[in-house]
Amino acid sequence: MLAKSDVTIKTLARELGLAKSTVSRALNGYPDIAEGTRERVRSAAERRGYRPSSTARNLKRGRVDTVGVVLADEGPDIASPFFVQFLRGVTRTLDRNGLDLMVATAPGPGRWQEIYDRLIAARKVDGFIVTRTETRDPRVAYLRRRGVPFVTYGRTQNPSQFAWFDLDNRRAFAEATERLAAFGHRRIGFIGAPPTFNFARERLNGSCAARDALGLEAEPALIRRAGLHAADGRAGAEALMALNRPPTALLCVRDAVAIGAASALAALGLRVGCDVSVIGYDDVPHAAFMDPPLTTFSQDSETAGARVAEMLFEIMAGARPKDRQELRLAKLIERGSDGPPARTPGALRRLLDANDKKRTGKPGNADQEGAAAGRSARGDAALRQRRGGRDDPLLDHGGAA
Amino acid sequence: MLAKSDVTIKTLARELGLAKSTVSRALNGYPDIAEGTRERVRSAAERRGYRPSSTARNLKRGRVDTVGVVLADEGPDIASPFFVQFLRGVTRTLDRNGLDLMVATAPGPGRWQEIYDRLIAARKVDGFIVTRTETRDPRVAYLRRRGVPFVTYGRTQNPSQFAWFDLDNRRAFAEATERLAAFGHRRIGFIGAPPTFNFARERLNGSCAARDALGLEAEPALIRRAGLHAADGRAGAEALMALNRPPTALLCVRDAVAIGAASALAALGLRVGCDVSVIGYDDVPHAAFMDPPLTTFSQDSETAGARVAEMLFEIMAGARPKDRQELRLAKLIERGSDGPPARTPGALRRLLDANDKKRTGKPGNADQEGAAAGRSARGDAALRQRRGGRDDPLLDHGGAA
DNA sequence: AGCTGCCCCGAAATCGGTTTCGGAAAGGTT
DNA sequence: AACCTTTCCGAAACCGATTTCGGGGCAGCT
Repeated sequence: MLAKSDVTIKTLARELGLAKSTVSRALNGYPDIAEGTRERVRSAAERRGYRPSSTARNLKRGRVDTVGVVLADEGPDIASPFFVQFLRGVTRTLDRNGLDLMVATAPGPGRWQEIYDRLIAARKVDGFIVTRTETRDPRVAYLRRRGVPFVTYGRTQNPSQFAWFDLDNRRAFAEATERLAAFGHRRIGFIGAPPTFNFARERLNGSCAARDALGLEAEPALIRRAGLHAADGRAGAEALMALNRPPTALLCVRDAVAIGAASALAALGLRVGCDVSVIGYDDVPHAAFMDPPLTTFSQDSETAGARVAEMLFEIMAGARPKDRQELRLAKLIERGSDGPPARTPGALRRLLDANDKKRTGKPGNADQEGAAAGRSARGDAALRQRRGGRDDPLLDHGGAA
Repeated sequence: MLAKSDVTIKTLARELGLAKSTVSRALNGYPDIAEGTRERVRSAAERRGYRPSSTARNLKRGRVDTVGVVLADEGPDIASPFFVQFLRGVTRTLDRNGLDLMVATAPGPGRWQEIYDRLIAARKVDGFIVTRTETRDPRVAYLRRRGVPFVTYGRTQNPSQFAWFDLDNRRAFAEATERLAAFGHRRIGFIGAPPTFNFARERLNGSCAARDALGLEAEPALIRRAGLHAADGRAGAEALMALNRPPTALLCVRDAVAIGAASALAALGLRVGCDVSVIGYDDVPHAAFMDPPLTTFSQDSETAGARVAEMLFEIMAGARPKDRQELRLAKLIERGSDGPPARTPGALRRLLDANDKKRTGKPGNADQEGAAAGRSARGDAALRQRRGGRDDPLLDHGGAA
């Protein structure tokens, strides 16, 4: 398609009256080429726009100067919000080191190995970046067995034998817990702890560790194992608020979950950051524009990608994987969704009951407010109705229809 | 790294007592190989896990079975939310056709051409997918000039001569405008019309066309040219609400902008979907969990990616680019952020003034509520304070501290 | 027996580079 | 003048496939 008409080393050599090998060495900085010749070759190459075919070069060299990342075949957007930034960081620093990135997708759930096999056997890549590690990630064992260089973004349960870059999720959630405790919270709920992903497990562990160290209330019911999406956050918050003694603060495994939790709290007539504190993780673009803006943790995905790429490059250049392990801290972004608890769990319970009575007692609004998740439209329509119906002195609604 | 120890066609041929060429032809389905031989070769290859080196094959074939996409060097997240899904669609269908995807990033603003040059000259890719087209996109001219196959995701101003896949942004925003008009809105604001990106231009044009066709109020001040981020939406909404006759509905170029606009409206004491309608575009995950949930348009990025990949494959197989142009409709997701106007623009103005007086009149809260964007933390802290201070009969705050 | 034609398969060229090896030319030493 | 070093470059092998070309063997026909 592109190949035939282009300028190759052979044509270039012929034009210069030199041998292919001379041209090659001149361009590649071998010392046994006279400076004059080298310059002549260089300028001719420049003029003709010659660039060696990476295909041919790779064939001889036995590597392809390409690393791969294979996307999981998953639902909508587990990895979405920052993956592009991550990729940008990766590609940018790979580029600086003369490498390229190949992206592939597993053909189906659990079928990642087919892609790895193909990419490796066809020598399409020299190494891999593995994202979203699971607690016990089979990809790590696989890649070690095959002897392919790789770096993971995120650790596994037992990360001592390979290269990884990770954020200290444990520390972050310990910090969040300490922060809430300093505000005076004694009873903290946790939403979203799917043990599959290691980052989620670490966040839960970090929170629990700090909780115990601080002597906060520990109770299995306060940990709401759920998924990673807003609907899970909503369901989780509803369940926690249905507790006899509801928590006064909610730690959410990530912002998406916090968003769902916040919407559930609002629907229950609770003010986030006042009646109930909420803390998330990710700092999605939306977080700053919530009402109140969400307190959360921010991680720089682009530099993460850059570091991962750099580590992989070093490993491909001979560094020992065990020597390339890096842990970073996420930055707490203090905003308005957390603060001192306005009331005790008991008082919170009474407030919830009062709100509930008010709601169900309202004529023309027999909505049972089912706890099911994912029926946002219906649920929030009801909420909107309620808001419109309440008497708010600040929000004075003129007269018009 | 991987190459030497692996099984090549030569070792396989030797083991079988055949010539390289025989093995090659047997595996590639040439008719001049006895069925017995073919089967013998096939099973040996299977057993040894032989897969031809794509590098070597590519060298001979003159193509690399890889397509490229180069990310723009841009700020945080213009393309973020759905890019991963798009990539998934692309890679999945490329894979089905035996192709792979290479991702690169421009090394700096406006420096996209360097990457294209490199990828083409080094024969790293056979074609390109171009995303986020601009109104007059230089990449299109470049790629046509170089004769490289490509498909764009999104059109340009003059899209007749190349292959593209696009959503009918014009139609979507016409539809949104008609919907608002049917609700009774006569005065509609538009936020976020950077003319750089073609999709933004189309959305504005679609809205204006429908507006004129319906005889709605047309006034330059109602069109708020702004960026694509939440902060732009907030600033835009503030500016529009400061108008003498503010619009009763806001059309936002995408959800991020709508989110900012909604937060601005809330800060002004307005109820979204009641006092002012808001419509976005994208259906970001968060949209359904806003209060009220955002009416918006949804597009399936994964199938978009799949279609783009398929079109590119066909073009590389010989199809004429002009025969591969495809327009899809985005789907309206009706939620709670729009509805009949509660009042006329004049009444809205009075409400705003009343709210403003109430706010500034409040003792101990001399906050001037500057209209500057990007100071979310401060602005919303003030808002939170206000909310905490108001007397709300529904939100009965028990007694505890 | 000799010729033709078909079936299979091997030899070798090829893709576009890199790298090894060796040799010619130039310069320096005794 | 003979010899030894350097310096610089050309020839050729090589990477691992694909593809062209041609030839050996065998059956069938005259």
